[in-house]
Amino acid sequence: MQAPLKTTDQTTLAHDRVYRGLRSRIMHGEIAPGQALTLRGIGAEYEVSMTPAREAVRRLVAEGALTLSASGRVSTPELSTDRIEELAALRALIEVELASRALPRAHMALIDRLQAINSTVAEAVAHRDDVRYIRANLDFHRTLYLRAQAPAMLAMAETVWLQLGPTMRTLYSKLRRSDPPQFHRHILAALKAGDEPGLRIAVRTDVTQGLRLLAS
Amino acid sequence: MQAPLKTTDQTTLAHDRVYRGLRSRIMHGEIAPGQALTLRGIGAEYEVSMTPAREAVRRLVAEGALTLSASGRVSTPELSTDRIEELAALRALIEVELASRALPRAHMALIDRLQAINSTVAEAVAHRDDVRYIRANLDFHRTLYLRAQAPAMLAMAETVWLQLGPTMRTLYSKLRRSDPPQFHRHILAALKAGDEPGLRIAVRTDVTQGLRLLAS
DNA sequence: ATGGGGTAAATGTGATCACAAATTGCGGCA
DNA sequence: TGCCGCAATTTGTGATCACATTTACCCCAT
Repeated sequence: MQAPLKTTDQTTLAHDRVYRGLRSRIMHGEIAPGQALTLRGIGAEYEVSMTPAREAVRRLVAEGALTLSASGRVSTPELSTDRIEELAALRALIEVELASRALPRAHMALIDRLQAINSTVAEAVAHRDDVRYIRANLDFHRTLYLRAQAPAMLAMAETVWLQLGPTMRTLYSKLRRSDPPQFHRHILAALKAGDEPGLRIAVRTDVTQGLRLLAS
Repeated sequence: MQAPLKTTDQTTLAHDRVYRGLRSRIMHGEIAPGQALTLRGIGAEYEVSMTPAREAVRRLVAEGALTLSASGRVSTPELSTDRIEELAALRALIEVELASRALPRAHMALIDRLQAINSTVAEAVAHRDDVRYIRANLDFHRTLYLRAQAPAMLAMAETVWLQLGPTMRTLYSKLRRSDPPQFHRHILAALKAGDEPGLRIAVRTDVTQGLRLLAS
């Protein structure tokens, strides 16, 4: 457990492991909104000292995945309704653009892959597995957007996903989804048809569907 | 110079001071693209140890204001043409939306303030003061967008500004601007007229004007 | 003069520690 | 029984250190 014997392994920098671990858990809704975290707790969990834990947290705070209280306490954000709507609007803005850019580059192989992911989504819905649903759903979107060749835009979209992560889980499990990936099928149909206006509408609808839950 | 005597002043946390200082310098183009920084150097400059310097850098890296080499070296990013175009497209997307949301809330007092800022912009152009120009220009946009009441969107826009900061300075000083704030006047005119389509076009044009420099 | 190799300096990473502030929990008082 | 205040614990912050790696520099051989 002594300090300076850990070889500086290029591929598995401690703070990066912690960052990726926490990021994945937050983005996929494995941590509830308002959940408090501590640097020492994170360090213990990942078997590192406070230093890498602090750097990972700092990075996630910068991305809006975590919030700091006035006294520096760390927790997942509890989003207001206004904030949720704003983030959904951002998703719509950015993801419609990404989908539009991906459209001319979307060949059959991509559509096949999207359909495969989509069956995973349906499976997760059937099994009432929220985390798996969120993971597969985001995987669907990311796979499409990667074709847009727009890394900065994709990074922004993922940052929004990250901010919504804890809340999404709560929202989804509040209203039991009976909805199979209906909107995803609209997206796939528009992709196959090369229908850009239809694709924009389909993506916008899919991305803002969660807002309908807020009306209740 | 000893360590644990610095009182933990709530308002001026060391890592936050360093962060804000670096952020401002980067966003306004005071640091050239590709400029290398060191943790010890930053620490010395702000009279703090490596720890707060590291946290500030980590945060800025997360926002895309700084990039890390494979060996962990820190420098301002050197953006490719593709990346510049992508970030300009993001500016257009987000800022058009922000302007559109600000429009119904834009009263005369705001327009007066924007006009005052605009004269600062003109002054900076006349004095060939690039940094002051960038600062006043972004101030113009931020003042307008604050009326949109959309903090998450504004944060995203500012993150894009941050990523473009060092490059903007280089771009602007490469081609001497003779252009007074012409596009800004279009924005103001649309605001006064309550002309939303015109405002969208004016903002989009203003934001992507820098792309014209890339054609050379 | 130029290119290469080897040593010295510089640099990022992670652990540990001291400290101050905040939070928690317990006990006493009303 | 409920509430307030004080003490113990928890927690974040910043400094310092050891170490591995990368980078820079200089000298020598060709």
